[in-house]
Amino acid sequence: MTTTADRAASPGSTEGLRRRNTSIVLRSLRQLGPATRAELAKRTGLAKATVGVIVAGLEAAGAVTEIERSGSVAAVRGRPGTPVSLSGHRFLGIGLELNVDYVAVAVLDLSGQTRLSATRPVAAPGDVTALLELAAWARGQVSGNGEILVGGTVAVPGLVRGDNRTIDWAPNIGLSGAGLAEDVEAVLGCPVAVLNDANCAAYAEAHHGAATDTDHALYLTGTVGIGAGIVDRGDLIRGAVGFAGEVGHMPIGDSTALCGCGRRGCWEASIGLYAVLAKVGLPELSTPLATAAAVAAAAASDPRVTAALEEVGRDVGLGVAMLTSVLDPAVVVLGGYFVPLGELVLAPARAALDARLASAAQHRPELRLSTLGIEAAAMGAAEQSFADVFSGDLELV
Amino acid sequence: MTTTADRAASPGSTEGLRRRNTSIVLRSLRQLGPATRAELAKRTGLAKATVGVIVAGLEAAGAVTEIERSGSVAAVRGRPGTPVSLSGHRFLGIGLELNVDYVAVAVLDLSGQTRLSATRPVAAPGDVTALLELAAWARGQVSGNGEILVGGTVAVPGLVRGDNRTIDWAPNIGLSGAGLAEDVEAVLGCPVAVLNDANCAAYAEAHHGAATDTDHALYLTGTVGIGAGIVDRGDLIRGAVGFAGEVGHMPIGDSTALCGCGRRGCWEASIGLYAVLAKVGLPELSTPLATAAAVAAAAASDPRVTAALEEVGRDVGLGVAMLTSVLDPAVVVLGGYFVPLGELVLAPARAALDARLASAAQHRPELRLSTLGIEAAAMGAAEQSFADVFSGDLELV
DNA sequence: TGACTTTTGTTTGAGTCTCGTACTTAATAG
DNA sequence: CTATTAAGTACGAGACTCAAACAAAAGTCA
Repeated sequence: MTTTADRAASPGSTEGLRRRNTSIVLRSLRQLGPATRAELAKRTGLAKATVGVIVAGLEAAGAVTEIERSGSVAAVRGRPGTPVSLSGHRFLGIGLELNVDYVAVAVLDLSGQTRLSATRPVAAPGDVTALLELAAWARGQVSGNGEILVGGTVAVPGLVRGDNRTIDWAPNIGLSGAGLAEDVEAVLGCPVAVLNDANCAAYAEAHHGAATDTDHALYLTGTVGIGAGIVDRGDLIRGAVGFAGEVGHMPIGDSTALCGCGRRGCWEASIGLYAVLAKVGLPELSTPLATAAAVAAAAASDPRVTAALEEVGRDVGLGVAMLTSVLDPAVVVLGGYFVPLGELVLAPARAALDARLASAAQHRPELRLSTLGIEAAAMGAAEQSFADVFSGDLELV
Repeated sequence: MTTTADRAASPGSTEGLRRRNTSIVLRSLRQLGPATRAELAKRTGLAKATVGVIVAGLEAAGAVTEIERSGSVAAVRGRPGTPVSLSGHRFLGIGLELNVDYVAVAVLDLSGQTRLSATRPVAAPGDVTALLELAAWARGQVSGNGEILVGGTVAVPGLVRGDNRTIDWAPNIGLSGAGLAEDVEAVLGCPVAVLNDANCAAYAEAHHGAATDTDHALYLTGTVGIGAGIVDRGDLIRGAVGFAGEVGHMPIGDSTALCGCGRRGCWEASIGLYAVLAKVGLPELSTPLATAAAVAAAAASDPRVTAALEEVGRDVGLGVAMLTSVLDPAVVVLGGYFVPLGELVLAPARAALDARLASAAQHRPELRLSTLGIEAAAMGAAEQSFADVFSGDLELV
């Protein structure tokens, strides 16, 4: 418990108090939508006058703008308020993903709108040059007149330390250390963090995707490997070093299945893409999503494929049951190659989950498919770039 | 993400700012020990004058007192400061545990000292009357002149909702609802929370026991059932409903072992007390700890017992490996009946954990035994009672 | 012994911030 | 056209932090 006092970090001065109150207003606008100053005062518990001052400051900074009253005539008596809304015209957060077979970028504005989103296949795994080019291109696209990049985040498939910078282990892209963050910083000209891709995707689903209705979500990404991102109380759970969510090598499923890591019985040896392909006897295509789509298509005509996917779904459900016991999420989102497979995997997974949790009074999470697709990680990374803004640690201009 | 804005809870006024800064000073005193005002200013980053005001307020409330300079003559130049220390004479937190075969109480003062600690065996499982008597007795013992109970917490073996009040499922003690909290409140005359016992014990180990040197700990309690408490960034992870850490029924270990819940393959069917007794062929004694001590004694002469415990240890290690993959704790503490078994289980568990985590770059947690014994849960409950004080949500007088 | 240095803790005045109240503004109801 | 209602602003009071000045209590050194 050595660091708690430090981390609780000095609000300190009265200026810190204003920053904090400002962030409360910002969060309210982001999560509950536009509102008049009076409504904001009720929502946040701040005094009407205080909200007025804060909104004025935000408006001067270009973070919010007044908007017209929503079309319908105000049937209420009294002076109608003028709603303010987060402005998307000035502050941007950029998210990048460096993956094995593609690089991706997403740019979000302060209001949460996607300003730009692109994916490019790459030839060599972990093509940093392609990522930097994409970053430079995206920066050029969005920074026309007066736009400000508040931060950037790079999602990578690998173990990233809690400093949000140091890559410890990322064999798929062959990178380590803090070099990537520095390189991207040089291109973007704003602070850049590096995060695990499953964590980013989880964050994206919690803010923009299939789990926006809860504070406690678990995201499961599936390609060749299996990774998880844990959102608890709206925040990512990172663990002591930053490696939480590395669920691919948990001993679940077929205990004899040989994993790429050399051991047997790893979860991803039962539910990873290669395990599925081996079971159904189909070849790998150019991308995991294309491959999974082909498998799904084959299932329509071949009951053996359906049966194999049922087996996979059962092992998915088993693992989700385990994770549910530990973490008690309200929603579990399946992403990656699971999305094209859809109910083919989801239905048996639900059944297995239900069976495993049946007798205990254990709370049952909802199992859903990712709605964000391949750009989930980049979008979550972009959203993460605003984390300091909405927490009050970073002031807008 | 609906509740984030609400939970980030209004610091609001300048008075809230002072409360927050006061709590920073309190935490610094609690975690880093007594200090002069000047040292506190350096530790907290607050101005010297501010610390002076805050300390004066705390002193007036009876929360801190000036103490003599530590014996050694100050070899430094300049005016020596007078250190202040948390005062144990006024504010108390009380922790209770209602378990199957015993009830326990622990009273902590603000400085973290144990003022009272007692355990009483009970005849009937979940003897609320015995708990209330113990609570009344403890209250009488400690509340002599001017002592103030800031809060009470009851640890129970069962599923407790995130409201820290409602028991959802606690078959061992046959209770449900919020009645227990109300009953204890009536006896103690202060706000009372109810929490899961493993969570309380985990909190205790993180603050006073085997894991005080880290912010990320996992506690495993073993009696007949197996439960876990998760401490991340110094706080308990509760999950969406409050049921996180219910690891007893994860499918780990012998997949054929029949569990008390009716299913097969549950972890506690492999490493729970009854599983051990079945393996070693020894009878259950009056309490889990006595039983485990007898097993440990038998292991000294009977190699078959040792072998059986090695098997248990291996399954413990396997489960810890799984939890480590998910949560990445820095320290894993084994409590309950594992303590008497000591290295007999710990050594093979370490070996299995190492083997399971070997190839990945995964961070390896330290495996330790609980140092707090049977009163861990009660002590953690007492410590929890101070949570609002140290978070700044509750002001001392 | 006595002036000097060094560090602690308090005092003081300035600067911010939130808040409640009063006031202005802009709409509807009759 | 007047009364009513609610939104937004202006203003002064109150609370708090902070830097700088100051007083107090030690050691250091001539």
